[in-house]
Amino acid sequence: MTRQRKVILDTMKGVTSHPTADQVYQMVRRRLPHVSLATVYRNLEILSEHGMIQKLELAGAQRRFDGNVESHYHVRCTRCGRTEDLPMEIIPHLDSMVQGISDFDVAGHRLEFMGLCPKCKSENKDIAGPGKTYSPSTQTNE
Amino acid sequence: MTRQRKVILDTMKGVTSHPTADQVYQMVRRRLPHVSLATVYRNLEILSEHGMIQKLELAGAQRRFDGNVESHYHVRCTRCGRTEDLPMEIIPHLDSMVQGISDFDVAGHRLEFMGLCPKCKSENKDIAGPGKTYSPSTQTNE
DNA sequence: TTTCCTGCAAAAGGTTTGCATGAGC
DNA sequence: GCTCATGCAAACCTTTTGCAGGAAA
Repeated sequence: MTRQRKVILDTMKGVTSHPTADQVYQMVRRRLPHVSLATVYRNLEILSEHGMIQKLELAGAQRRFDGNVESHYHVRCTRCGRTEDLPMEIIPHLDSMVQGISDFDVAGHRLEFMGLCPKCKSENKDIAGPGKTYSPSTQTNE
Repeated sequence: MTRQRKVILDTMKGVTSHPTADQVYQMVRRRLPHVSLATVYRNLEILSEHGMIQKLELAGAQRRFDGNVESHYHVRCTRCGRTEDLPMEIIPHLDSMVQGISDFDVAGHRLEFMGLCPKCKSENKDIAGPGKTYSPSTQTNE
């Protein structure tokens, strides 16, 4: 636990926004002017691997496109990145629920489930037994 | 509606996966060997602007981090990209619902609401009147 | 004809990596 | 002392853009 990592974690804990790596870098630099952007990236990665902060992403880092324009939900495999449509109705009352507790004009939502796909499930069994827990860092993205 | 755009749209409609731009490029190239990646990017953008395909993203294109590791939901402004935490309980029975209709081992979900933040709401009023509809392409991302 | 689109190549981000030095334990 | 982390710079990958020629309407 180096000085840099401590300051980065501290910065993240002291802020309710959802900064990009570069924004974190700018904030950290006010306390450690010589920190490098690479260090910030490396530590954000490490901290999120250890569950001390969260990385926000949908369908992995790279942009993905969907030919189905109807509102629908997805499941994504946390191990291999495979994403599938879910055959379920959208839940319309969620939007009105949020309308009451936030000052945004809510116009819709996205919902993505995470889990293990059948293939990764069985591979997991072979390698580490059925009890293995989800590790986002081992994700291979299809 | 050029030949290229037609093939790109057709490719997207013929596939249930959620390809990246590069994967679309590879598929389109089988029918139009001389298509360029830039054309694919441009058309995916245009097609999603016109609501003919969907762009999947959470919190915009750039990666974002969150110091709050407890499960919680977000609202994101579709105009400026500002993202806020929502003061609401997570809905645990969603996961078991999906467990029944998919062959994934579901371990959790992410839910993000989209809408206009108060600031963009009032700016919208000034510029285009209250009726203006959401245009993802005008997003400035904070 | 006028407009918009394409392909190519270069540029522009954002993120990751190699390497030698330096801090943590 | 050994390991792991840092800073710097270069590499990498994805996405965007400028431009001249070409297709669409």
